[in-house]
Amino acid sequence: MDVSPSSDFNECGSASAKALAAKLAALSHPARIEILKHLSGNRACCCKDVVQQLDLAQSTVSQHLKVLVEAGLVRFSAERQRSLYEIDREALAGISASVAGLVDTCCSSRPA
Amino acid sequence: MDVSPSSDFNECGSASAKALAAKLAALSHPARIEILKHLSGNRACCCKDVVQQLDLAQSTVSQHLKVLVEAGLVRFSAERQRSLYEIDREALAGISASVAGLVDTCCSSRPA
DNA sequence: ATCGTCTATCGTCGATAGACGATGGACGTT
DNA sequence: AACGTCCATCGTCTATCGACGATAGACGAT
Repeated sequence: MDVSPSSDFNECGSASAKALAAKLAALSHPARIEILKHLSGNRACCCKDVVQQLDLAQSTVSQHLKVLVEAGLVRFSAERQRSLYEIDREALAGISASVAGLVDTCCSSRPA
Repeated sequence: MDVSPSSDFNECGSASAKALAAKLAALSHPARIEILKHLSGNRACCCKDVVQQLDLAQSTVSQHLKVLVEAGLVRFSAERQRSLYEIDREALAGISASVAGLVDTCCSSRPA
């Protein structure tokens, strides 16, 4: 689901605000940012891989991954016994565009 | 506070991750996004103005504004009895750049 | 001086986030 | 079959968020 970069920011759009806020919330945790950076460097990572990188409990990492998946920033695929997580670059780019759109709106609707 | 688009995302960089996460956290609430959009349409707004727009209690709006100010996204200046809040477009642009940098890093460090 | 307005802060409350350990299921290996 | 590995989920705990009403301070107006 794409948040169009510069269309529906015009109206009040509590809906779009909520959608963007939800995605930003998923990004607004240092561990999840680190996870994304780690995922970006590898084709697909299993949970344990991320755990070894982050110095957090496995259950904690699993939850962070779940948050990222539910926000649509990371794709999930179950392999045999492993779970593979892969970064969704398009979704990430969509967020970047949404933020840029918001900033754009805020800068262009300058009053004077 | 620039997060260089492609330098310190290589190392673990928990510091930059925390800084970005903090700013995104300020953005990750629908009411605060709405406040930003409202502020962008006016030169400077007082608290009551935002209250009338948002259908939230005055104390709640005041707290949201405080969050935005502390995150550096909104500038604060005390007038006589009013408090004037003005959007900080540069800071907002900085966040946009940071997010773009993160996404860029995630897309460029593509493995294969 | 008194009243009304605007605002920040305090105190409270419920809900949620974030962390962990423990557990159990699925699967590969021996 | 028995064990080890990987993982998601559950339960728990603490801390924080988000909302509100109430309050008090600052100021203008009367």
